[in-house]
Order: sequence, then structure tokens, then C-alpha cells
Amino acid sequence: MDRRQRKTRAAIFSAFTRLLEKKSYSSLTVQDIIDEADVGRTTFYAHFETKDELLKAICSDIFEHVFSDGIMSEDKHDFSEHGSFRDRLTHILYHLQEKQQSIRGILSGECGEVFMRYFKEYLYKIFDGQLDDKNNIPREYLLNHAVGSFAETVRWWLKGHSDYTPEQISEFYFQSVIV
Amino acid sequence: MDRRQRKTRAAIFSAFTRLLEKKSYSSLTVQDIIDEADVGRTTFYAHFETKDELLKAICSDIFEHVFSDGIMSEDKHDFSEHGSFRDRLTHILYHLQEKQQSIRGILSGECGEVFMRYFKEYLYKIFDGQLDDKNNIPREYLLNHAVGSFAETVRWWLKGHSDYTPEQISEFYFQSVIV
DNA sequence: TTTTATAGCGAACATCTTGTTCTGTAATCA
DNA sequence: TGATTACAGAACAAGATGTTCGCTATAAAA
Repeated sequence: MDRRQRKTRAAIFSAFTRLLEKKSYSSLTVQDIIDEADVGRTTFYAHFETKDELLKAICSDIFEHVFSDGIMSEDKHDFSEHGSFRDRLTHILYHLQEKQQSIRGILSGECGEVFMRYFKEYLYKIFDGQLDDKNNIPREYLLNHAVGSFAETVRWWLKGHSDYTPEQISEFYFQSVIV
Repeated sequence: MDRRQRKTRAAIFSAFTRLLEKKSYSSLTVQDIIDEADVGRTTFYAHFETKDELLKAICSDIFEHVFSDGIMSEDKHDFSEHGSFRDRLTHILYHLQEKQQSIRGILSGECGEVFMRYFKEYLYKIFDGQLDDKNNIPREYLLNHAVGSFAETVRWWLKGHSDYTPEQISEFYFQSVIV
């Protein structure tokens, strides 16, 4: 990738997350973004088809970081790199914490929905092999419940309660839900 | 309220929910809505300032129905009308089921976020008096967890798994979460 | 029923946003 | 150095927004 492209992309990403802390996603125009990023109109559209695509690109960027390493392993008893399932979730929380600056703006507003949907897709893969069968509760329900409440926990944590440590958060989570 | 106003409002509501099953909220224009509802442009803006306000109005409408009666009582041991806490949640699920037609479109898409936020605000009030203190888990966390996972449960139920009965859903819920 | 008030219609409008196209310039990579 | 490609800037049409106007039709009050 050309250095100019990398710079432009970074400038747009940065401008976008900065703007999201001041204005709502829907009221944000492409004009606002290119003004803040100080790039030409043509340049923006050379990189992203629409504002929505830009949002998706940023989310992909974040999750590529958060779910890097061998974190996606589905083996229930794979203690090789990240230890237990709980350790793996804690590890994810650490990665989210690092990206908190970018995430906070995205999370507060309508576009939080997009972020959460992406996030849950990744979580589904991670949780899938981890659930024990419970009598009379459909596996599908359990999976949705575990993923949904973990995602909501993260949202709660990152917007307003980030004084808790990743370890504390996963402690709370595992005490509140039947996994 | 004038009968003409009621009719117009209903026509717009109906058109809006119908359109949301076909197109995404963000790609939906005021023009689309007034075409589908067959009302004049002026009329739309006489009723709603923006598309967002329309969405909020519909949500208010729905929740006014869902949380009607004495359902909002905060008394933990108020068995007067709806029985136990669990019965009260089941009752809410019944009301949601009745409005399912309108809700489904709203829930699938970006505007699901708006619906869920509203929904959770109501749920907070209902759950607030119901939680027992758990050692080492902040009450704030517990509340967010219980509300978040119930809301996610409802979303899961209404879009794609509505073959389960309200009783079954609250059964699943109470078996999965520590309330 | 008649009167009065007001909701709705349709057209026109200025304004803003979008997404595209063009030409010239400057940075990058080989 | 030379070929390539990203970017800037301006201009553009198409479409959406939100408001204004005068006129009609409907509803509520007398």
C-alpha cells in the first residue's frame, strides 16, 4: 500500500472518530469528515464508497487488532497460548481497552449498533464451542444470551465504567451468567 | 385530537413500519414515507419534525402499550395485579408479541438501536427494585447485565424465534441469569 | 344546519448533500 | 531519472430537505 494511501486512510479514520465524540453519526456529513481530515472530496470517495463503508472499515480495523493472535481458537481445552476460556475473554478485554479511544465515539450513538453487531459475530465464534448443554434450554438461546450479555457488559464498561480492570470485568461476568 | 390527525398519524406509522421491512432506515427518505402513506409533504412535517422524531414517536407508542397497566410498579413484593416479578416480565412479553408486526421492521436495522435504548430505559425502572446484592459485584453491573440480557433475549425472540411462547422465554431467561 | 376553525393538499423554493468528472500537481516507487 | 499513481480543487447534476403560499375539504361547535 502506498504511503500516501496509508496516511490519507489514517487521517480519515482519526478525523472520523474525533468527530463522533462531538456530533452524532447521522448528522455527520462527508463534508464534515473531509474538512476535519483535510483531504479532497475526490480522495475520500477513492477510499470509501460511503460513510457507512468507512464505519465498517474502522470496525474491521479495530477487531483485527482485538481478535488477533490465536484468540479465535475453538478448542475448548486449548490452554496453549491464552489459557482457559476466561483468560481468553480477559485478553480480549485488554485489547479493547487499548483501542478505547477510537471505540468510545463509535459506541455512543446510532452507529454503536454496527459496532456491536460486528463484535457479536466474532464472539459467536469464540463462545460456540464453550457452552455446556443445559436441560430444557435451547443451545441457540444460551449462545445468544452469553454473547449478548458479554457484549453489553463491554459496552457498559467502555462507556463510563472503565475504571474497572479487565480482570474485574470478567470476574463480574462469570459470576452473573451461566456459561 | 382531530380525527383527521389520528388518521394521518396512523397512515404514516403504518407506511413507515411497512417500508422498514423492505428498506433500511438510513436509506429511507421522507419522500418514500409520504408516497407510501399517501399524504402531502406539508402534512408530514406538520406531524413530525424529522424522520428520527417519527421513529421515536412510534417507539413511544409501542412502549405505552407494552408497559401499560400497573406493570411499572417497583414494589418487589407487589403481587396485587401481575403476581411475581417473573409474571410481570411474562406479561410484558405478551404485550410485545401483540405488537410484533410493527416491531420486527424497527428491530432489524440501524434503528433497532433506538428501540433497544428506549426499551432498556423502561426495563431499568422495572428491574431496579428486584436485584439482590451479590458479594463483590457492583449493583450497577448487575442491573446493566440483567437488563441488557433480557433486552437481547427479546430481540432474539422477536426476530426469528417467535415460535416460543412468552412463558418459555421467561423460563429460559430465569435459568440463564442470576437475578 | 350554519358557522368557524383547522388539517390537509400541491406546487414552488432555496439550500444542502451526494457522488461523479475533469485537469493539473506532487509524491512515490522501481 | 522516469513512469506511475494519489491527491487537490473546481464544477456539475441529481436528489433530499424543510419551508412557504394560497386553496380546499373536513371536522367540531353553535
